[in-house]
Amino acid sequence: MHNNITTILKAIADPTRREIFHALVISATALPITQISDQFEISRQGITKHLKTLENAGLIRINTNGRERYCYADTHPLKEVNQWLKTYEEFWDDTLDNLNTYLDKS
Amino acid sequence: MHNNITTILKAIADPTRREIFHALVISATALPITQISDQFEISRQGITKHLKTLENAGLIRINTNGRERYCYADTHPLKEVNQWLKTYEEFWDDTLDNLNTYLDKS
DNA sequence: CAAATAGGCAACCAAAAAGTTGCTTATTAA
DNA sequence: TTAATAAGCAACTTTTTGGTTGCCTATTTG
Repeated sequence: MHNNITTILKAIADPTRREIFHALVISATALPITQISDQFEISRQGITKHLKTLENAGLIRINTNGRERYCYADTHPLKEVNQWLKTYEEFWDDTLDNLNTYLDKS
Repeated sequence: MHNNITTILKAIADPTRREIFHALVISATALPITQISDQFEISRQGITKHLKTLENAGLIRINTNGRERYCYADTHPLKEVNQWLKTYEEFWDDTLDNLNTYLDKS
């Protein structure tokens, strides 16, 4: 589990992984892999790879129970993304002003 | 300029691109491409490719002036990322609780 | 116990991404 | 007006990514 910002961003940059993550977040219970892959068109192995990427980013945890592996979301790593975003938050409302200032000057 | 969430996330998922973006945000003035690429080890062409990716995500704008092309950051697309994040904000503080609930049950 | 189920592992494939080099063109400066 | 500078374009290479298939193992269940 790296948990660095690049790993997290790369994990959520893929739409399928965001879908998987979302499904796990809104699901009240943890879900075994097959039950997750049933919701998607791609193969179980494809889903497993995505799950591994998400797990590596710390966005999901997997708990083995017998022959089943239950997955559940962990939203904590998103805090790191939020922190990164916050650095630029102050610019959100005035970037365009700066832009105009620049255009006026040129 | 797509400006959809996947395009934006993929753009910021690369550490070099985040560095370029950061350099442009904190720079008071717009910077021509050569001046940007001077700050990095990779070739100017490599930088140009990254700039194109950032521009495509709407994170930078490029203004041609004579033989120079001035780049400046636009943080607005980050709002979209922030909105995506917000969906999960409510879970940030209690994901671990849910996790524990699950573990207790099993 | 036999059959079904859940999932892992590994090899493979195609497309995309990250980067390079070489060459060309336009603009500016000496 | 020649030389230098800024940058684009295109071709190419390597690595990563997203996905597949086939087969094997472990755990359940009838």
